[in-house]
Amino acid sequence: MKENKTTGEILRENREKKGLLLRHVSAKLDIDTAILSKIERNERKATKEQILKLAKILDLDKDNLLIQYLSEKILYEIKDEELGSKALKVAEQKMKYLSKNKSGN
Amino acid sequence: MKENKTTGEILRENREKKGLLLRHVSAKLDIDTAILSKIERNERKATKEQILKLAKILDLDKDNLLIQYLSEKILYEIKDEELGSKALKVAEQKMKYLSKNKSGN
DNA sequence: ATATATTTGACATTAATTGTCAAGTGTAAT
DNA sequence: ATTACACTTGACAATTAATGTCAAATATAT
Repeated sequence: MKENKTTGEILRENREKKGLLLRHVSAKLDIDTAILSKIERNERKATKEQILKLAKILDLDKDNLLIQYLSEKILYEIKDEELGSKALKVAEQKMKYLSKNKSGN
Repeated sequence: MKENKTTGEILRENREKKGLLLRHVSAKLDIDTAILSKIERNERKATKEQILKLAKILDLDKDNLLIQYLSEKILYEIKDEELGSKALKVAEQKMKYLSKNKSGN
């Protein structure tokens, strides 16, 4: 069993599980099939709106899919950076710091 | 003592410590003073190239400044997202997974 | 008041993202 | 082997976001 699926893989698997064609889903998203095809093969990134619509269309948990999607966006940001891993850790530290002092100042 | 400085704050403090004017530094970066002013006040993001040049100009540790800068880019990506914190954690998990299987497959 | 440094905002330029379209490939069924 | 259908590919167009200039507005100090 594969432990780490990409957003694209999740979308394709679930579309096929529902017996839907690219044509059907892309129509609901109001985009060309070409783009959806590319999204499913991780050749293009979806927009947040598309992810939300896809969650509905494919009956996927909205939050999970969004987290999946956002985490890929983050990784995309540092994919060519040697220091990416360290930057990620620092980002988490800052995040914690920010949520600690979350009173309006 | 402030524990969590922004990139902008670091840049301004160190420019002033060296007695340099926006004019001097922005000339070396080959941009208008207006942009550098905005970068120092976190109104604009610098480019990676600018960060590297600034590290040299201001005698700052390149890696530290870059990590600082990248971590802000990451946070910027999720700043308006409720699920941002979770996405960050997932991103780190994926990062670990990727570095585990880093042989060419 | 003058001079200098910085800031602000309107706008231009450039680069990245998102999209369309038409032709191509793969597969299955006549 | 040709038709039919789903999907893929790549060249290009449209849109949006990032980066920049410039000139005028604000400090700040002399």
